[in-house]
Formats: sequence, C-alpha cells, structure tokens
Amino acid sequence: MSTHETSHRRDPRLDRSRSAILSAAVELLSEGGVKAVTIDAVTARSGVARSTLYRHFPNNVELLAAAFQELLPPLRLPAAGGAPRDRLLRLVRAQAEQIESAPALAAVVWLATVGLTTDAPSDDERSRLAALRERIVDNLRGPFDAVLTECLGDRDIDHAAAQLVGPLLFNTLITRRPNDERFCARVVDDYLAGSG
Amino acid sequence: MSTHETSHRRDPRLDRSRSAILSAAVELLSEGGVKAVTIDAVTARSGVARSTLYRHFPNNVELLAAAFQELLPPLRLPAAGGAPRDRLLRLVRAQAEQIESAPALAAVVWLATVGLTTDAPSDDERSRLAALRERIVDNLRGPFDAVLTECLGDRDIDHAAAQLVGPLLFNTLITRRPNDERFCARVVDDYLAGSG
Amino acid sequence: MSTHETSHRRDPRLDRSRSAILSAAVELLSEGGVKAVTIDAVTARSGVARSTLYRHFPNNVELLAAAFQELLPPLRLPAAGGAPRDRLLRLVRAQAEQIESAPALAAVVWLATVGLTTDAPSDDERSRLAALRERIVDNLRGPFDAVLTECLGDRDIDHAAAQLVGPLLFNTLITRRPNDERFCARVVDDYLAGSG
Amino acid sequence: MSTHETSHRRDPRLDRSRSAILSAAVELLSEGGVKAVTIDAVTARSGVARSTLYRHFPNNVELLAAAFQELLPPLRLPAAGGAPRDRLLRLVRAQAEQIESAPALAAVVWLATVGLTTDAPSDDERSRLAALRERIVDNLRGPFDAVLTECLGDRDIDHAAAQLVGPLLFNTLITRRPNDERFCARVVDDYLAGSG
DNA sequence: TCTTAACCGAGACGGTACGTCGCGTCTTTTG
DNA sequence: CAAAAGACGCGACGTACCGTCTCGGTTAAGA
Repeated sequence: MSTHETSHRRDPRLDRSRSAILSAAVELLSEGGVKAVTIDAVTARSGVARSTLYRHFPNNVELLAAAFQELLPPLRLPAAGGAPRDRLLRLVRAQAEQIESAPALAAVVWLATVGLTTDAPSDDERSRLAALRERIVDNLRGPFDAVLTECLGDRDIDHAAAQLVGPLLFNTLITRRPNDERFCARVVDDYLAGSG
Repeated sequence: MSTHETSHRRDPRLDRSRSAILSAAVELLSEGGVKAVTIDAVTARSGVARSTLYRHFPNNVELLAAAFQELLPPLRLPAAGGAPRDRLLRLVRAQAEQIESAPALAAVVWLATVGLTTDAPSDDERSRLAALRERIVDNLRGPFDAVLTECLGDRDIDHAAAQLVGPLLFNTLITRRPNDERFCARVVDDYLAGSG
Repeated sequence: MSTHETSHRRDPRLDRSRSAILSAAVELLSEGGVKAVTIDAVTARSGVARSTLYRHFPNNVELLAAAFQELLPPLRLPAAGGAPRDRLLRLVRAQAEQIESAPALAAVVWLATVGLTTDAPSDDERSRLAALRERIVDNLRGPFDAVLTECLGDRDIDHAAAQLVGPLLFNTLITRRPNDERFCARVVDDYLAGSG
Repeated sequence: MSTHETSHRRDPRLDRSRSAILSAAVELLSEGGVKAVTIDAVTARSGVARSTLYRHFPNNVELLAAAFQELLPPLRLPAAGGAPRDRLLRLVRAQAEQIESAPALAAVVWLATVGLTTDAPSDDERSRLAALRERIVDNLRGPFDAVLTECLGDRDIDHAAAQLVGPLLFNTLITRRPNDERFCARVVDDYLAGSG
C-alpha cells in the first residue's frame, strides 16, 4: 500500500514556499498592520517569486486571511473545575484580552470589512469569501464555545456568546474603552441573572 | 464694518462644489459600496475638478467619512411614554434594524478599519482620524443615548449601550445572524434582570 | 555488439513525443499564428510534458522553426517543357501564391525577425540561429532554384531569384498589394529583357 | 482672437515627458535592439512614470513604432541633374545603404512582424496598426518616390519601386548578401531595359 | 462699473500595487 | 530510467488609484 501513500504525498517544495510566504506575511502583518501585507513586500521578504505566491493564494485577500489565521494566538482557556460563574468570568476575561491585543480585533474587523470593500462580482468569489470567514471565525470560536458548553450545559450557546462577547466588541469598536475586570464581571453577572 | 462682515461671507461656489462632491460620493457609496467611492469616480460624476475636491477633503478617507455621515439615516426613535421595558425594546429594535441595513454597519466597520489599515504616519493624522471617529460615533449614538437616559434614569449609560447593542453587533459581525424580535427581547430582559 | 546496436536504435517514445509536439505546434501555428505557439499551449495540447519538450527543442524559437518547416506547403512546380518564358512565369506565379498564403510569408518575416529580436547573447546561439535560417531558406528555395536552373542554364541563379522574387516580397511586405498575373508577367519580362 | 490661440496651446509638460520617453526609447532601441525597448526600461531610463508613459502610448507596440520613426535616418537623396540612369543608380545605392544599416531593415521587418505576432482582437486595434504601418512606410518611401517620379516621369512608380527595391530586400532578408555596387547597377539596368 | 484675486475644470505627473502571462530550469513521482 | 506533472524564479505587461502639480478660464468680491 506504499503506492497509495506515496501517490498522495505532496511535493515538499509546496510546503517550503508556502511556509516562506506565510511567515513573511505574518511578520509584515504584525509589524506594519494590514496595509503592510503587500504582494510585493511578501515576495521580496520571502524570496519567493510572484508567480509562486499566486500559485498558493489567488489574491491578496486570501493571503491576508491565511496570515491572520497564522498570527492569531490561541485563546488562553480557563482550567477546568471551580464554580461555573468563576470559570465563565475567566473565559470572558481571556476573550477580552485577546480582543484587546491588536491582531484578533484586526482580524475580526478586517474580515467584516472584506465583505464591504471587495467587489465580489462572481458568486464563486463571494462563496469563497464566506468559506474564508467561516474558517477564521470557527477557529476563533471553537475553543470558546467548548468551554461555554461545559459551563452552561444545554443553554443556547449562540445567545450566550452574543451576550458575553458582544459587549466587549462594542466597547472596543465603538467606545474604545478597555474591557476591565469590573466590566467583564458585570457582563457575566447580567447574563447569568437574565438567563438563569 | 460691512467690510468685515462681507469678508467673512463664504464664496457660494465653495458650497456648490462641496455639495456636488458629497452627493456624488453618497450616490457611489450607496450604489457600489466603499470600494466605489474613488476620487476619480467622484470627480467624474460630480463634474468637480480633482484639485477642488482636495480643497474640500484632504484625502479619500475624510471624503468617505463625510459620505457616510451624509448617508446614514437617523435612528427611528420610539415615541415617548409607555412602559420603560417596551420603550427600551422598541429602541433596541430600531437599532437592530439600522444595523441590519447595510450602510450603518458598513460605517461602523469601516470606521473601525480606518484605524487599522491606515498607515497613520503622523500623530496629526492619527488625531484627526480619532476626531473623525468621534464625530461619526456621536452622531450615531446621540439620539440613542438620549432615549436611553430617559428610560434608565441615573444608570450607567455606557454600560447599558454596550449590553444592549453589543450583542446585536456580535450577531451581525461574527455569526451573521439576524437580530430578530425574540433576540432583542432577550437582550433587553437580560439587561434589565442583571442591572435591575 | 547488439548492445552497441540497440544503444543506437532510437527509443520509439522519442519519435512519438516529438511528433505529438510538432503536430500540436503546427495546429496552433495555423490556428492562431506565431503568438499562439506557446510552450504552455503546446504541452497542454500535445499532452507532452514540459521537460520532454525541452529535450527535443532547446527553446521556443527552434520549436517555432520546426513548426514552420512542417507547416509550409511545397511549392507547386510548373511541369517541365514549354517555352522558358512561360515556365518562368508559372514558377513566379506559384511563388507569388505561396507568399500570398499566410504561412510562407509569416515564416520568412519571422525568420528575419529572429535575428533582430533575440538577445543572442552567445555566439553559439547566434550560429545555431543562422543554421536554422539556412535550413528553412534552403528548404524553401531548393525546388525553386532547381527549376530556375533548368530554365536559365548558366545564368546567375541568385541574381535571378532576387530579381524575380524580390518584387513580390516588396509588394507584400511594403505596399501590401497583391501580386497579380500582370505584375508577375512584368517581373519576368523585365528580368528577361535585362539579363538576356 | 488670442483666446482661441491660447486655449489650444498644449500643456508643455506633455512635450517634455513625451520627448523624454522617446529619447530613452530610441537610445535603448539603437543600443539593444527591439528586445531592449521595454516599458520598464524606458520608464527607468527616462525617469518618467509608468502611468505617464501609458498616457502617451497605449502599449509597447506603438511606443516601439514611434521610436523607430524617430530613429530612422532620412534617405540621402542624390543631387538633381545628371543622366537619369546615374541618378537612379545613386538613389538605389542610397536605399541599399539604408537597408544595410540595421535600423531601417529592423523597422520594416518589425512592422511586418507586428501584424503576425499581435493578437489584434479588435478591429480598432487592427486599423490603428494599419495606420501605424502606413505612417512609417510613407515616411520611408516619401522622399524615395519623389526622386523616382522626377527620374521616370509618368511611369508606374509603384512598379518601379518594387522592381528596384524588392531585390535589395530579397538579398538582405533571404540570402543575407550585401547589395554591392554591381548588384545595384544590374537592378537598375534590368529595370530600364524591361520597362524602357 | 471695473479689477482682481480666489476658485474652478481639466488633466499631466510620479508613485505603488495589482493580477496575468510566458519563459526556461528544476524537482518529484509514476509507469 | 525516462516520461508526466508541475513548482519555481524571473521579468514584462497593462490597469487602477492615489495625492501633487501646473495650467488657463471664470466668476464673485470689493473698490
């Protein structure tokens, strides 16, 4: 059965160049923000040819998406055990911190933006963007939802996420206020009081 | 002193060209989204010269900001009177509808984006952007906060806004779900239960 | 010595791939002109791998040359016998027709172009191009010169060819006029009158 | 009436940048041949921006045509007077020399090539190329035909040109032989003998 | 009423980034 | 071991915007 295995082995050059591209893109993204992740800059820094880059990513949008996915730090999940309210609070705190750190917020906002600024003429393009979105959002929400489920049992997870994370988002996007300990606690308590 | 007075009267041409620019920009914005509001497109449609446009707006960012401000519909405020909970609910519903309608969301997201994607080389630029932000946000929040104050008395308005609007934002930006009647009701009730 | 023999017998696959390449190239050449004979297009249409193509032809120039050589129809030679003047006229007419038909002219022009547009960095390259040229020109002129010799005996063949074919070339390349019967007759008569 | 005049005065920058582009292109053309006249190379050498170049020339083909037109030396015309045969011979000699010098031949061949290698999808493109051709050819033939008319009176000028220049072309394009004095004399004499 | 200075349209200009295509070299996998 | 499959570096192309600038022409303001 080695034939089958080998027939599906990828060309190692693909991985080499892809990772070269991605690491260059991530560097540029963290150094200079979204604006810095230029096709030209990435090729220059990675030493990869333009055509090679386009063989991996169909356009700068997908490249940026991949870079974000690479850049985003995993959510620091609270240890299991303890009172549900405490655990929830720690979870929300972690989420707040992640949002506070530039990349995660940038990712979310940028994602939302993409839908606005891209022409998206073809349905093909549109659906690929949607897939992209989903992939990134799932990546972000996955661990969060897992813990949430543990804490809340059979309650509506989507509603809980909206209630718990929405206010953080509002603060950061609209009022530009920090999500401090007190605020997080109020958010958690309001949620528990309401949906208890 | 007529000299003084007349010397301060604006040249009517200024207003004429400014409004021509703005209406063209608003048209383009509502027709084709953010991407369509190009300097070239605006000058072409408005019949205003490039240099004139730049005399009114220092760059495309400010132009877009002005266009958004022009485009955003005012919040449909609930009539005074009635139970506070009902009024709050109607307020949140109106807000949800406004967010649902493309422009408002686009404005918010775009606003958030500006800070991320712009190079912002000088502090000057940065602060002007902040001012811009503030102006638009105030414009959006003003009427909302007014009603909120009426309903809630001396409670923390900022916290209330975060609790009430944040979840709507989360739904639209992250999960892409509609903010239906039921959801709004839960949001309001959770808030009232928690902060009561 | 069978080893020696077999080592000199060509791998049949070589012929198969070469002819596949050539027929694809000829098709493309006649369909879309010089511009269509792309390495990528030829490999795609012939099903031959890139590396295989490059084993047969060192670069696209030689490939195109081979395609032209394959494509060019043989000159329709006038039957032997008859008055020399008539035979000459029929020869010139046939040549005119061949020039009129796109490929022959294209070949001639392209051949001339090669020397101009190629970088020709090495003398090696340059001499190979010259050989290529010679091969194609000989291929074209061979039958023509043979008939010419028959008709003209010991006269200067090169001069005759220049006098007889040059004007056709001029018409086609410079003035874009057709080489009609009358023109050909004048060309022949002028030549005979002058060099008689 | 000065209004009318001034309103038609061209922006001086247009001439400045156009001549900068052209001289750079001519330099490159004479130094490195057709292949060297790259958009990038021209912009680099001329210090003119890419977009400016494209505002003057719609594509590299037209740029190259303009460069050729700039580069081609005028035909050294024979002084008036003297026997017609001598004058004709001097004219043909001059033409031979011009063809011998790279640029003229290159121009002619390149021109012929353009029709072959360009896709020319639209009729618009096709007709513009034809106009281009005509312009360059006229530029080349103009003085030549003038002298020819003087020498030959009412004879068919086009036919004469074909008979006199065609053989030179044949020698240079096909056989790669020099058009020496003796050859030119034979060409002239053949023509005079035939059409006398 | 007549100047005159601000404002205007038109658009050229230098830049930067994009996405595409073709080439010739090269590696990897398969028959 | 040769052929296919195709990744790769390279370099040119033509396009789209940007923000700056140079031009004349026009028009509203103030004398």
